[in-house]
Amino acid sequence: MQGTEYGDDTLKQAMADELRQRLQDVEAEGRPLRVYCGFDPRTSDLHLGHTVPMRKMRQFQELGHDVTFVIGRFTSLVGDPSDKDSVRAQLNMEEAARNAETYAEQAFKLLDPKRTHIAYNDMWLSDLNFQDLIGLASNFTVQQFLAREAFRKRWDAEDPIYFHEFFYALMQGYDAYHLKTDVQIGGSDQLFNIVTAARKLMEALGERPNIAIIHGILPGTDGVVKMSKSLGNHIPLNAAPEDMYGKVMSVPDIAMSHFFRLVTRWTPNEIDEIESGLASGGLHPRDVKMRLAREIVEIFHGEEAVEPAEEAFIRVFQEREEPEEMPDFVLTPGKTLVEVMVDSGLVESKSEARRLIEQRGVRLDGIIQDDQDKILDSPESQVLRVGKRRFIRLSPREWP
RNA sequence: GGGCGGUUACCCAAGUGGCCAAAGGGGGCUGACUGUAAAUCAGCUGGCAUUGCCUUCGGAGGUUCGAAUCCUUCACCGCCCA
Repeated sequence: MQGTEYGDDTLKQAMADELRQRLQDVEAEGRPLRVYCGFDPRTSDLHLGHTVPMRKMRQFQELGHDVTFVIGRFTSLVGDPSDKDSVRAQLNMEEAARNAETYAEQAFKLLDPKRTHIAYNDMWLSDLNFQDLIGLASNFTVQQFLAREAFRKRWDAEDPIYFHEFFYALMQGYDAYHLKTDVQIGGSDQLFNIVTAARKLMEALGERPNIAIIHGILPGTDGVVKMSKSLGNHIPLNAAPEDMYGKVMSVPDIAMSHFFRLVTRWTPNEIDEIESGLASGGLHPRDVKMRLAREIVEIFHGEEAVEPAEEAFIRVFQEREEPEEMPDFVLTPGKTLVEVMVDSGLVESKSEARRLIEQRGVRLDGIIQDDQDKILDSPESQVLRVGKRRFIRLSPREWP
């Protein structure tokens, strides 16, 4: 139960007890635990936040249990309202299916492909009819839903709450029932979906309720809000090593400990040691964060990717030098600095380009530019830099 | 179905005839500083043009010299009543 976060000791104890009992029971039956977690393909990318339950799944896998990675092709149509403060746009089946295409592949960065079942919940959810739905819904009261914080806030703010949003929890609960799971993993925002909806539904339908393993929520690169692609604070699993390293470095110091606990392979002892080092000033936060960035890059890209990623970071952000690689842009003769910035896609409009020049954020071969209308006609290749991290290599039309 | 209130820029939110490209906050961007792309502080944040013009305040019409602000109508949302 290490690294879990129930927010309620009674519940935690109950779950621990049930898990212990269930382990004995399945052993007697001569089968492994059936463990599951669902992932909705709301977008095409899995990110670090998704890996938190995946790590738990991996641990169960290593203990020989049966792990199912459910791709919520059906649930994603509605979208989980749990942590949202407004209705979510509905996806259509095509979008969900497209997003789901590489989900399993991305998941195998962490899960053992040979020991993972992949299941799509439209396989069973799309078969339910209206009568089934009535049966499921009759297990719950409206008050139970309205008591949830996300809905409560919207109710109090007189914001719309749509009827279909209530179905999400029922669908997730039905997944657990259909799969006859013993253990369901989810973040603390899933407490209602798992503990209230899934367990109750399973019981009502004649199954033993599954045990909830609830983990903490990983914040995004802003350090505050839950990591999510729609908020733009995510670190995608398929981010290039240097990018992943840099994104980890941009996490505020105060949020680092969440990352230690939720995404690294470090033991509780190691983490304690690091944290006391930080608290006493014995360890430098930057060095610790670099260690964290190395660890994360190594997990997803392998050991050999770590050094180059770190070097690129040091070069560009600590030593303020140019990166080794940057996009090329071929100059058209007679264009001004502002025009080149727009044409090359470095900025979106001429106004923005002018603003940046006025703010002394534009450099050509390291020299701050102040003439917006300067004609760029150097016969040599030059590096145009905007702000700290936008670089482009300008080359003359005829490349020798 | 009826009554009332609402729809403003990326998000939240002021503005109720000209001084509004539109307060404030968030976010984003730039700079300074630094211990990092952390923290802090400052500036910028519709577009084109170098001092003027164009587009924007749910949609469409209208009133007016002039509207985000008034009127009509349509759409959507909330509250109350049925």
